[in-house]
Amino acid sequence: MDDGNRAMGLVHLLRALTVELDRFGGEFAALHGLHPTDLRALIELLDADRAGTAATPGLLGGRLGLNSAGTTALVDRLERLGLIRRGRDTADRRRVLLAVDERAVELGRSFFGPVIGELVTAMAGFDPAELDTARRFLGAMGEAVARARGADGAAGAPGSD
Amino acid sequence: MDDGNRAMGLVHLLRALTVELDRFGGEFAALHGLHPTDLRALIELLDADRAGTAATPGLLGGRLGLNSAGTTALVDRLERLGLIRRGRDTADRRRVLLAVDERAVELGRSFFGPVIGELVTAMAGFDPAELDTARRFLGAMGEAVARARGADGAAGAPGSD
DNA sequence: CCAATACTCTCGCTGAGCGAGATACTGGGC
DNA sequence: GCCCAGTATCTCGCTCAGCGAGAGTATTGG
Repeated sequence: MDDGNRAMGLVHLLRALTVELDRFGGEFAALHGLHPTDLRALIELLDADRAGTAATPGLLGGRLGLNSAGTTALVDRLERLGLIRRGRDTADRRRVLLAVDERAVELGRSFFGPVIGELVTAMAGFDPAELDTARRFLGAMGEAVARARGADGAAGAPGSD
Repeated sequence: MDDGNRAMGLVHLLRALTVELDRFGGEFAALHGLHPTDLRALIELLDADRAGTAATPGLLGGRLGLNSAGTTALVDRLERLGLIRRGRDTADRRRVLLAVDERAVELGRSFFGPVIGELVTAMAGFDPAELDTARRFLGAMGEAVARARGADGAAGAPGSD
């Protein structure tokens, strides 16, 4: 159980980090008059934009787990805020393409900028081998959570509480 | 900028992990008919319980960023679900003490159990020195985010996008 | 040209959370 | 003992995010 304690400390650190990041997002959202969902949507849209994928309401709604009505309302909000712009797809005119406005990019930068800056600064205190270990570790944790997402409801935790 | 790229990969891993954990929480909450806020409240209450602190509605609301009306509604929900129980403080009878029910503890265990199990299993693939590095890394990241939370709105991100 | 299909939007509703004010209790001053 | 300020919780009326159902509009196949 020595290993167990060692592990639990890490688990709690992980949770604390997640909570901290969530709060950061929430505060930022509130500061700019938007909701957590709006921020998540913005992140998805910026990701899609960077990846060169044409974002549509349907795609966005699917990513966020919203139904069509909620998605429309979300897109309305973002458009009203001047963060995105609706435009018909010329190839398939049933579709609406969501184009992120420059303002959204700036907002994203002002959101991620400070955290990323701090994170990168903090990372400077680790040598390449350590960063590589951290990378493997984070990857492994991500996979572990993804695995747990599949098998839910069933208990089976050997690591106690 | 080689260091920058190295760092950005880690930042994205971190974000992916956070998103994954958020989704896990959301799915678990939906599965049990409660809202993300309810789950956060439960976590706070279980933490307080473990720390031996007497939780009150006011304290809980403060931790979650809710006002008194929302807090009352939240406590009502949790009480209706049989997760917590209200009880007057005998010393100061203005106060209401929130006692977590056994059912809540079980729910918490069934929430954290699977993830923790997977995480601990995944951690077994790392030797003690590596876990120590991971611990230092997570700690540093947590501090970095906390630092960024303070200085908000001001841009100043040297680490590009 | 018509039917089937895909994508988005509109309508009516439920419910979380907010602001303001009511209510209950404590401790200090008279 | 009684009134008053301060603190903790709850009630009321409201706003708005998101859901379910269904309508509107464009593409594809026959």
